[in-house]
Amino acid sequence: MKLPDLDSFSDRVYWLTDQIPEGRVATYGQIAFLAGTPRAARAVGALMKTSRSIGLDLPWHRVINASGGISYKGEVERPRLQRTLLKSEGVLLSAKDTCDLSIFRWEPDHDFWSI
DNA sequence: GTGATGACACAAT
DNA sequence: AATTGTGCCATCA
Repeated sequence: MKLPDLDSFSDRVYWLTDQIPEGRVATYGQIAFLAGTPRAARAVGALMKTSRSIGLDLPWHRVINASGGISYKGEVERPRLQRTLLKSEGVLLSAKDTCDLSIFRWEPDHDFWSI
């Protein structure tokens, strides 16, 4: 599939997140890059949070940090749920809640970039 | 418009 | 290996 020409950054981030297949993951920076603003990884994290509070049905748990791990930042409930969801779909997590990106990272199809 | 805020990323200790 | 510092940028108040 191809990246739609969505008007806003947030819409592109949400759309992209929805493309991540079950059992695969993407990093905040990766989504930001694909959404057109390579250095907006931080904003992506904020949007993941927002998407949940709004009630959007997205595989938010498949978005993790650059070291292949779950970001905590003081939270407890969400990280635990994220761990459960990822494991339930086959993503192997270490004791430190990190996975091997070389194995589980999602890479968009070739025609993803085509017009 | 302006400034504060992060589920970040990476470099430098 | 584990912290700390610095840059970053879409949102939101």
